[in-house]
Amino acid sequence: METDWKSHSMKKLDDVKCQRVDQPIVPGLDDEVTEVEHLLAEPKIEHVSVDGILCFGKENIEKHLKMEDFSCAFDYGWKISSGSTLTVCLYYFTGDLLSGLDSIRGQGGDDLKLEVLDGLLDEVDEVDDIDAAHDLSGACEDFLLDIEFPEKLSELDCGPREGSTLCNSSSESHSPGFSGRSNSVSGISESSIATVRESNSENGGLGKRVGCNLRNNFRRKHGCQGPVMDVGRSSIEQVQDLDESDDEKPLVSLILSNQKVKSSVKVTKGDTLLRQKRLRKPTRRYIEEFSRNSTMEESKSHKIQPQEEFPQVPSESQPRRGRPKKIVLKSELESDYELSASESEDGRKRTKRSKTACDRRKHQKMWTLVEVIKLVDGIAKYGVGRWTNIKKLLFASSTYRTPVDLRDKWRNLLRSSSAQENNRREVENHPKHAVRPLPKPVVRRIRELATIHPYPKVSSVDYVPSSEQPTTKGTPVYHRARKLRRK
DNA sequence: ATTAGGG
DNA sequence: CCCTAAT
Repeated sequence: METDWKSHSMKKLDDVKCQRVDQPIVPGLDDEVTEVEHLLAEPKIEHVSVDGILCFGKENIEKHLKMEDFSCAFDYGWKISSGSTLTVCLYYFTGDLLSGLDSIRGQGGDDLKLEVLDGLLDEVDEVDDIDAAHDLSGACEDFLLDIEFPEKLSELDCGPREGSTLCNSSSESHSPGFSGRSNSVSGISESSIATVRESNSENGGLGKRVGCNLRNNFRRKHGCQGPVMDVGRSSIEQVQDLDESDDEKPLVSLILSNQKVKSSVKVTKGDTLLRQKRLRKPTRRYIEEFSRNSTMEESKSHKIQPQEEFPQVPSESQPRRGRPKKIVLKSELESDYELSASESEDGRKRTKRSKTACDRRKHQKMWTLVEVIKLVDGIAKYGVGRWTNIKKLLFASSTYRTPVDLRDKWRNLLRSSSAQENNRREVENHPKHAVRPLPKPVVRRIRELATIHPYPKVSSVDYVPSSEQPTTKGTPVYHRARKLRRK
């Protein structure tokens, strides 16, 4: 199992290596930093920057490819490497726009710990704040309208700092290297911003596609066809493979529509387009805030929702499970419960609730791969059931993710992992069913922990029907003698 | 206050 | 995710 995974990775590695012929392999963090600094120092020199970029991307990937021995770090490596590549490429287009972001992501490299990433991401609570914070110039705002879906997708994934930095810089255009060519930049900066913002999201699919588009533009402009194209692609594909992209199709369709819009904007720069979309922004936010469907945005909103992620709209239109019973209890209970009850039952009366700024959606915080891995690590360290500890120590920065959430997630992970284990090869051949949210290494860890800690449904039975235990393969058989509790 | 379990 | 019962 693991050997398969490794050999597969090795093959990919070889492919990548073959494609990079010109540049010597210079692994090491120092080189990477140097490259970054180099970029920062001379952003205006086109060719140098380009080489630097290409070099940077390749080295980055190269470096991370070497991490394949570490099952988990490997995943991060892919993720981060692709992110850095994209980011650096973008840097070239946007001048010093992204310097802050670069220093974070680029220098991070291997050292970029999950905590940093998550901490970065965690700083955002409200998506709407992002939009509100941006006073954008026409083009920027226009495009942002179209990429609002990634924000929705992973609300926590778009750091406000990066976002605001980006847009402020662009509007002020205080980038030294590009002031002279505002024309050529303007067309691209849209894509750049979009890519950056999306690359921050855990869904690699978005930034990926846009990034490719970006590279295409790049090549068209400079007649440069570097290996970075292929390198970036393969790494990105890996990311896609590893990332928990439960929602391939919606993303793709969204991206397609985005590209269309982008090109049209670039070519025509029609005011009609801009105005149309500018009008749509409040509409969409209105939708988000009041959880309603609007005719124009309906299709997009639906696409946005990954799958099980249509939190409030359906929950209010439909009673949602057996909740109505609660009404009876509500009268007897405290105001606390009254609030939650009114939320779930009565969508019209939500004036009280919507007023509160901290009305952050308790519903649906997408679990990212990073979070999942952190959770698994925490369980491995502190044990199953110590969810308060794990929460405090590993998810301290996340206001959401209560201990209960962690437990629920773990429960789901167990389920999905076992399911994934059972299906395996059959599904792999059919990309149609490519619902493989979890990277194999992670699944492996989950399964290991699952065998050790038989969390869900601790049957008081000493021996279990063999079919019940999915993974008794190479691993020593653990008798589930643990956690015999009540009943 | 935390956890397990069910919906 | 939400809620409840049991510790």
